[in-house]
Amino acid sequence: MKSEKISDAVVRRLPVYLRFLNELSRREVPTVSSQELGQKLDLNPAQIRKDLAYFGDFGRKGIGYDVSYLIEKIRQILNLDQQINVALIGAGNLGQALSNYNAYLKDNMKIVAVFDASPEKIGSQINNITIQPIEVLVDAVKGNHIRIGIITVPDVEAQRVADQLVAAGIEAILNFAPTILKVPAGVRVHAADFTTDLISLAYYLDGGKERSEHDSKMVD
Amino acid sequence: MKSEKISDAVVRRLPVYLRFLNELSRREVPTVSSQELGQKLDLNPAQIRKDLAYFGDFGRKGIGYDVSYLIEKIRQILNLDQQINVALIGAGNLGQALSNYNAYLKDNMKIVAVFDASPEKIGSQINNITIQPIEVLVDAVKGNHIRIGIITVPDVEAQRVADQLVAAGIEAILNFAPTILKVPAGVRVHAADFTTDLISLAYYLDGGKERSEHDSKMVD
DNA sequence: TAGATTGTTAATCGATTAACAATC
DNA sequence: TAGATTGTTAATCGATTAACAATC
Repeated sequence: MKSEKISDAVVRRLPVYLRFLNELSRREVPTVSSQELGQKLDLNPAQIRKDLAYFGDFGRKGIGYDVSYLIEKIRQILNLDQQINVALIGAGNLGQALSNYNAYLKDNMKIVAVFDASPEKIGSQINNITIQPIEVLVDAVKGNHIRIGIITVPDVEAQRVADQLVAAGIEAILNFAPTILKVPAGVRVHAADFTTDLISLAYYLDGGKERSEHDSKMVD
Repeated sequence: MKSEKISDAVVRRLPVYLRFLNELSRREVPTVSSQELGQKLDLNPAQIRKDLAYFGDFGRKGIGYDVSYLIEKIRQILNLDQQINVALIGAGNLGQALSNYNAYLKDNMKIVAVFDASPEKIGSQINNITIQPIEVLVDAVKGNHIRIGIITVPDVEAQRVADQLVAAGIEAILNFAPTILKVPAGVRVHAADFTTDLISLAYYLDGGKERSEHDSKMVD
């Protein structure tokens, strides 16, 4: 256990660990070693041990990590031991898809409010939540202890929505718009724009790019 | 211009540059400096210059970068100067949302085939593309010069779909399922699972989390 | 005990940033 | 020319990996 500050790279691996641990738990596997974790998650075992050791001594030498205990600890670290209210802004295709994922997020995160700008959507329901006009966003966020905002509005509106979220005291934003949001220090923004991921994939296509040999041996 | 191998971090910034350059182009801005770029994109100007210099001498000392020229060059680097056919596997909410984004991707990437496992979806259309059964995936990918696959099937099916894509000779995969896919070297996989991004945001919520102090003296 | 595996330090590797000569 | 800005080297910073004593 140290008390350095934790890098974002480390934090982003925690949900990955948690996900796999949950699977082990379902399968009633009692313990797991950093080696097994590393194998399944394509990570170096030393890195996993180091990541976990930032937060405490969760493992037992010679044994590994108790699955249930580690789940509990990671959930604490990630603040998932309390319900976290989330707002979704933008009820288009993507927004609707995300709000349906809600069910999967049994991680104590819950979309409790949905906002949209277009009058014809307002008042209709997504997943039992009534779509509200963006005009009431600030009050609704303040009034419902909403701490995270998910932005799925079109590009050009994203910054404006972010500004309103910030004005409402939001603590973190997941931004699906392909825009670099400007927010004050203290508000955390994660980019979730998949077009960046998709387009960068194209770089690795073998279109005359000099690249290392790639054999087509299958992994079984 | 060097000829080292380019890191993934660099490659992932290229689409970000491209996006902003396209905006400048729309606004008919003729040139841009690394400093302006850095300001808008929250990046260090030296980093931007270094990134671009891996691929060529695109700038002019004292002037900056010609917007149109740089767009052209980055598009070449990213293989976007040719049409790239993409398959979408999984026509659920998310898949449908993505296929509608198709319009936005005027970057020469096109979803040309959609697959799904559920019989009731097969034959219906998304965005003018008829949904096909997964059984024909391998042949369809081979036959239509499809080079990238986007996986939006449920968790448990993701690896199986990936295996089929690999069997069909896919070159790259964008994976929305929260699973670490095992693929042979030479096939590039980018994770696009937003639950990881969302959950890791929770870490930064301030539940008393300047937490260099967080006692975990646990007696086992 | 013998084997396994952690937690942690040290070594390595890689990525970012600063600095500046070159030059438009 | 004077000011601006690149491309690139060197310095710094940070993250990953190797190694191993501790110990279950």
